[in-house]
Amino acid sequence: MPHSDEATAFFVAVYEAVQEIPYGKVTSYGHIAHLIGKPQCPRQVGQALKHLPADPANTFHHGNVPWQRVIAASGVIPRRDNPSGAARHAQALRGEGVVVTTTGGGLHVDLSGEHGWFPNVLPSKGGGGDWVNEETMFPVLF
DNA sequence: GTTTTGACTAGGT
DNA sequence: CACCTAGCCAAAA
Repeated sequence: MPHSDEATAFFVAVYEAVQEIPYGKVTSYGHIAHLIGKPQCPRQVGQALKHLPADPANTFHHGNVPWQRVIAASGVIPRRDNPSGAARHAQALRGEGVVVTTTGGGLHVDLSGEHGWFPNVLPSKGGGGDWVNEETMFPVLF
């Protein structure tokens, strides 16, 4: 739990944005950051998800916020210091049909298939395309 | 109280 | 291609 109202608002914004990610798709921390008007705070997006409550009594919790659909812009599942957490993360994604490969102990999502980025194309690093513009869906942003 | 860390990313060397 | 830096800001130490 955040220690200020502003932080709380930020957390809520993150959770709401994450809820918009469709089943079987993934997006990046940076994308969420853009959506909530803080394009330079992808780390804080990670903070918010890290502190997402597991207790269903909360407005936002593991049950209604698909935190696992958020990964690094490179397609890598971060969790540097917590391999088991990353494994759970990967497993949850596989359950949605997302292809996750384990290369040398590092987990990363296969973005080439239909279970790639949301929106359809994301950073050049991942899909090799342009960001969607206002026509498609999200106003964007990179 | 202060300092360090971290579920990041873009841009530069 | 690998590595480094700046920016961001809440948590944890």
